[in-house]
Amino acid sequence: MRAPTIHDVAGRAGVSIKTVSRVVNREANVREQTSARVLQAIRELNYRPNLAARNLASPRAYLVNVLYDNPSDNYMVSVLHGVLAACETAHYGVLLTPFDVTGPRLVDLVLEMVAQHRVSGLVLTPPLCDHEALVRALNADSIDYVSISPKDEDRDNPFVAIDDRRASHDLMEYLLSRGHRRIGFIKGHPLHGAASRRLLGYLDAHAEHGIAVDQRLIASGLFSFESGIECGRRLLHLRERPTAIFASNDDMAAGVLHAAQEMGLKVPDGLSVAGYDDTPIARYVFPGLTTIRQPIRAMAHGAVECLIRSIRKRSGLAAEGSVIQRFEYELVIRNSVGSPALTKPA
Amino acid sequence: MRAPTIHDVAGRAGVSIKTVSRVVNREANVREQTSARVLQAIRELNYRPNLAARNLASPRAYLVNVLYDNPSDNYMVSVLHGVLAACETAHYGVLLTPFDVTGPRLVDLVLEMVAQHRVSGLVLTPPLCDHEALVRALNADSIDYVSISPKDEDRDNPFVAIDDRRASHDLMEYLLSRGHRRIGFIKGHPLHGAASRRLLGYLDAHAEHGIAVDQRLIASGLFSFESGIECGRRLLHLRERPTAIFASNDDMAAGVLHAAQEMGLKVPDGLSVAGYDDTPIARYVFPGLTTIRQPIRAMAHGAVECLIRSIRKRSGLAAEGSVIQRFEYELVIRNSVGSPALTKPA
DNA sequence: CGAAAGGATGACAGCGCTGTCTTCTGTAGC
DNA sequence: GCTACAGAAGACAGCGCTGTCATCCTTTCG
Repeated sequence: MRAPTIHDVAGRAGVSIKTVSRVVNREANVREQTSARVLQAIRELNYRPNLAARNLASPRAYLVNVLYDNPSDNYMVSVLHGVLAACETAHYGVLLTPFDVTGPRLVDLVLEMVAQHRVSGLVLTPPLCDHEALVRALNADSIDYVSISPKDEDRDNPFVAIDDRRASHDLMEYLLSRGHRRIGFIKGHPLHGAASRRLLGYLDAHAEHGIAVDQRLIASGLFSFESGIECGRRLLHLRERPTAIFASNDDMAAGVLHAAQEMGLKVPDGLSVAGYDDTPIARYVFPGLTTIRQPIRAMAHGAVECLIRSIRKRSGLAAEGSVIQRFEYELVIRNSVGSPALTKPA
Repeated sequence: MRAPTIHDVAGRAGVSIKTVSRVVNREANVREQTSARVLQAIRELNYRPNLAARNLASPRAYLVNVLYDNPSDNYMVSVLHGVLAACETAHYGVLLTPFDVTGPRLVDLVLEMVAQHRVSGLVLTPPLCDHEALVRALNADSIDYVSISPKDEDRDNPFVAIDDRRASHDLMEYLLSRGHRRIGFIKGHPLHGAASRRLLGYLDAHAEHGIAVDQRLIASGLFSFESGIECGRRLLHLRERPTAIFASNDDMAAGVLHAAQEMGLKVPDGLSVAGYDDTPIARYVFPGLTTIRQPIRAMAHGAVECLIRSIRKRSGLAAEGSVIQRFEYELVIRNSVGSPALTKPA
């Protein structure tokens, strides 16, 4: 079983291989009718261009490189699925590379990677999309990239995001509507910019409701389960304990749940907990977490589309559509949030 | 920044590109001293062969294809990390493709994939490694593959595994040592063969201790969290409720925990729960799960090594070492298992 | 000491595609 | 009807590597 090549297609369509190449790459100057014949042949033979050959022939390979350093496996798997699907249909290859954001040689390593594999563009997942030096270097070298939930929603560079500030605000409104007034907040990784917008939403809600913000209620986590436990313990040992804790991702919320249960505190009777992301962990823990659902997979899919558009534009090829996509989130209500009234008697 | 090519290396070492190629691929018939010079040049230039070019030039590409259809994200991420690391050092590319085990065209799709990308070999993760028709087709077409925790530990084909039967038995011994005698068991996905060995360990332990096996205590799960909830409910609604439930993966154990807590049952006081795999979820739930730790990442790493050995052997190249690896497991004790004595009074 | 055998090395084609340059075709304008 | 010109299509080199085959250098042994 040998895969059909561009020659097979050309032969069948009665054109030269170059014309097939033009059609496949949607280049200009091909008559409608010729293009149709080629497309027909492609379909009949089930032809797919050979990635290795393309990569070798083009100055830049048809390769998308996903960079990550994210402690949440569930998040990354969703991203991966989205990227894989998008690259599949776009006939791009995927390169997946873990990186240490705090590594001193990060920028060099990435640049080496790009040169080595002649990568067409990068998908930066948080917190890498907020690595200033990295982004600066990419811009300087004119390397295309797309960010997922970046801190700076720079209109010049492709990105996908949800409105984190509003989402966080919505979740706060929900907590407030259930009667909570003393709400703890666990910040995300300091290098992860989008997380800071979640804090803004928290603050916004306080301001709107005329509630003073107690800085002691704001803890700094790292997006990891362990950091959630730690922050949870700290907040729960406060003299005036919060009646609810809003963690800026699900993993940390799970940590809070753990910490609360260690202390014999029932959720949601003794403490309400909310998360963010709606990764599978939000369902797995007991009680299920009330959280904000991000359409991670769709976002990753969209990110690749934006990236490819941006690459095509740079090389002067046809590319319709925006290089920025805003997605809708959703408040998912499970059983981890109750009313604080039940708590007070204790 | 242009990556060095084989010509650069050849020039620096004062040999032809073919000799460099020989050294890189560890082919025979290169004088020690020449080889050393080439290796030196490679190191100095930080040369890495261009995958695309290799792939194009060889009948089979330097590409490992990981096939999966596994409901556990955490499991897959660990596998992925292991595979990525191994391929990185072996200078192989990685292709990651989700498949539906139950899909009717599975075999065709895989074969197409292999032809399309001229894949060198496949890494089959459970339950795909137990897909009879697929394995048969691969053998028939002489396509190299390695299985992770397959059902049939066929000595002819590369695989990596732990001793599931003994591991399961060890866990059972632990439960029995804590005084449990009525222990529920949740089987894994019926298509996942290794899971059946976990059941054997469960049965072995019963036999050794002269305890009759109550078939009603054996439930059939699918390795998913949801199936764990269902099976958990079913077992807990039994007239003679088990004092412990052993689920054959962590996701299902988390489901049992969920089901128990829904019913107001405390773990471990009212019910003991044990899992299998020690994926992160085992730490995330409360209480943390007592479970069997599989070195998943190392296993995946080893799997790729076995696969590459097997590929090299087939093409008559040097390849030392076995194509089979057995890994050690570990019983991880957390807080989800207690003694049933506390339960009885109720 | 010369020839045969075999190990070490190199020359060169070609993998499937893209980029560049060239050639051909159709059409507008006079 | 002829030229001028843009748009459509093709010829061909070459991307970086491997496979094949040719060539060279050693060794071995009669």
